[in-house]
Amino acid sequence: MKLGQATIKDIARELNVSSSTVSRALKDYPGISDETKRKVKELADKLNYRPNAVALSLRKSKSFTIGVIIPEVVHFFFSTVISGIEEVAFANGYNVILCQTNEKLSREQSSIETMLSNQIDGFLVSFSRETTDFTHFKKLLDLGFPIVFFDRMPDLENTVNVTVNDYQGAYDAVNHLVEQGYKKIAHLSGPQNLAISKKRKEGYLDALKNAGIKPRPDWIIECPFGTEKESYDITSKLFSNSVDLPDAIFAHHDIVAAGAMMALKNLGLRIPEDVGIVGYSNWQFSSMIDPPLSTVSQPGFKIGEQSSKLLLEMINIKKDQSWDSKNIVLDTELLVRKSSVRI
Amino acid sequence: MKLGQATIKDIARELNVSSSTVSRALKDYPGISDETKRKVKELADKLNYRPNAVALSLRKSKSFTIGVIIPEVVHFFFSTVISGIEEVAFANGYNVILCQTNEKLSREQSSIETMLSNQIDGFLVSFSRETTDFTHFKKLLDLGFPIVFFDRMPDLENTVNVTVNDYQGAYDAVNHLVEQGYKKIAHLSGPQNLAISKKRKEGYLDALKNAGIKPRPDWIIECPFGTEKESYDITSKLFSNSVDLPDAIFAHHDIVAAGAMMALKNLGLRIPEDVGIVGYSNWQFSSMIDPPLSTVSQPGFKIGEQSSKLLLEMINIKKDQSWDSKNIVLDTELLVRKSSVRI
DNA sequence: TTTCCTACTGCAAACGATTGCGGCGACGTT
DNA sequence: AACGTCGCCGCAATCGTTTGCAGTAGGAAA
Repeated sequence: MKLGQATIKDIARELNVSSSTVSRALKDYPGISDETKRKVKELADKLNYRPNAVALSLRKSKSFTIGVIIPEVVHFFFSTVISGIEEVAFANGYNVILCQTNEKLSREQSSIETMLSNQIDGFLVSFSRETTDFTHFKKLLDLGFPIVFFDRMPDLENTVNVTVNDYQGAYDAVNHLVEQGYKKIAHLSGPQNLAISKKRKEGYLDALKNAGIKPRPDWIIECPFGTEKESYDITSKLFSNSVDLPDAIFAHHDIVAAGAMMALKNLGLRIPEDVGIVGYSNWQFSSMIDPPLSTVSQPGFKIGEQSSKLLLEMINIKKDQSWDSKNIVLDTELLVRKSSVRI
Repeated sequence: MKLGQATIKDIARELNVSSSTVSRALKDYPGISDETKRKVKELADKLNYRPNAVALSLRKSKSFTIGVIIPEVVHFFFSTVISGIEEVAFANGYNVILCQTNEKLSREQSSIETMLSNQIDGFLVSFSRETTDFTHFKKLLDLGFPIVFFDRMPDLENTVNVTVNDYQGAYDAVNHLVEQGYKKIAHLSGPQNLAISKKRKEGYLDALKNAGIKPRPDWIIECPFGTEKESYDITSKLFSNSVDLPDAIFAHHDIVAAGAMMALKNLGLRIPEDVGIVGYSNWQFSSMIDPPLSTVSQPGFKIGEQSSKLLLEMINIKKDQSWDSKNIVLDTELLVRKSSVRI
């Protein structure tokens, strides 16, 4: 009524036929005369008829909508992922409904609830930092509800995940530092309940090991919040010890790296001469800071594309058989900039 | 069926009452015995009953969903806007469905179509760069469909818009440079077919005028692409003249400012001692570069909040009366950092 | 003329929830 | 004993669309 949108009934009334006929005529069903089809289509066109997707959803219990759950839209990485998701979804006639959790578990749960009551066809999720218990996902998965996890992998069996090779990215980054002659490499790590943080740490450790460098536990510092400020403080403290200082930092993401850089500059240390530094994720700003920050680039757009492709496949086979669990791992790329090149 | 979600009918059958009774019991309608209410609620709880939002949408022709149309998610500014929108919408029980146009008009139109057929309650739009003809919006507005335009204002009458005061932001920035003792202020402007670019240039000119400084046309240079590289080249050229050099730059956005800074450093000029610089938009990196860049911050999050607040109001009065056209202009904020402070 | 196709079209139920209206039993009142 | 009232609940329509089944008319075959 609000829009006075024409319905099938309107067309039927006007043409003195039944709604069934109109419905069938519009979809070129056999058993409708060409004459009727023509008239129906003409009128539909004239009235600017547009099928009511809500009624369709109700009828078919399928909404052609997928729900995306991410920690924060404003993270450059996630916005590129969204972009990829949106692209594929749109091309396949699906809508994207979006919820950000702000890294809160409670928000994650309530988002899932409301999306479910909207008869979402499937979920694409990168769960919050607070999420350590996955039963809310497990329940859905057991019912055969399609979910693809991206970027962050849950501690569950038989899930479909799209991630990047965090281990390799970290390994490459640290290895690069080693090749540049840095030997005392510290690691500003992420929260250890996130698999990605763990992987990056492993890559770091293995690269050191491979270079015959023994890791120092006091040079592996967790930055749970991942803010610039936090990293600034931690780095300042780390380098306030005047005896034995690291000569390089591998940060688990670029903001942390940026905070560290500020701290180093503030202490009068030169980058990359005194301290080399590599970040992670290739944020937009990373090439513009001084010196430009070396970083590991994650293919956000591709992650989005891949995830939604997989999800759409899962949605469309759900006759009765289930799908195989899958782990798609996309490659990272090391972008070497000035912050880590001293040779 | 997919989820085996319990419906009102299931509860009714189990309890040997009618669906009407269940519905009313769940909503604490009068005229239902406490006993029945108790039993219904208990069972609903046990079955994990969740109302089917799609059925509700159909019944009430209201979907509690708003559609957001933006050029690109990956622009930091837009992602902050989305964040603000999301926040308000979620708090009011609304969902956000998202479409990006990639600055294409055709995409904008088709997005609107599909969203409409999903019985969207209203639109929040920042239209594409290609959009010069607004009839597709006009049609909806004439039908009384709620639309709020943000950031970009359409050439239509009686619309509700939320924008920022670009003129004032530029004026403040340049005025700040003047107060810091800079007298020879150049402007790296944006493409002059965009309203925002023009406004910023006007603010620049008026601030100069007000300070009694005569603008020099050769110090107002357009950066049509707005890339860092472009700005680097332009700035290098501008400062290669050894006779009469500007002592400050007002850039139409931060990426351009960053490029200029790189060029200045490369020429051995000190910031802010030799050249002061102010950018626009407060990109994420602006506080992290060296020296931290003074900039004009646009309240993206607030824009999002305001826009969706307005939209929700419009959605909820639509009994029959229309709403007033409105132009909310949000203030920018000058963030003074080191790049422009020499006193 | 009767029978049987065939080509069209309509009826009605269904998806899940809401809601105006009416039914029905129990009780109080006169 | 008759009537009114009140508390509790169910019927059925509705939102827009789809779809299995049944119905009708016309022509062709017997």
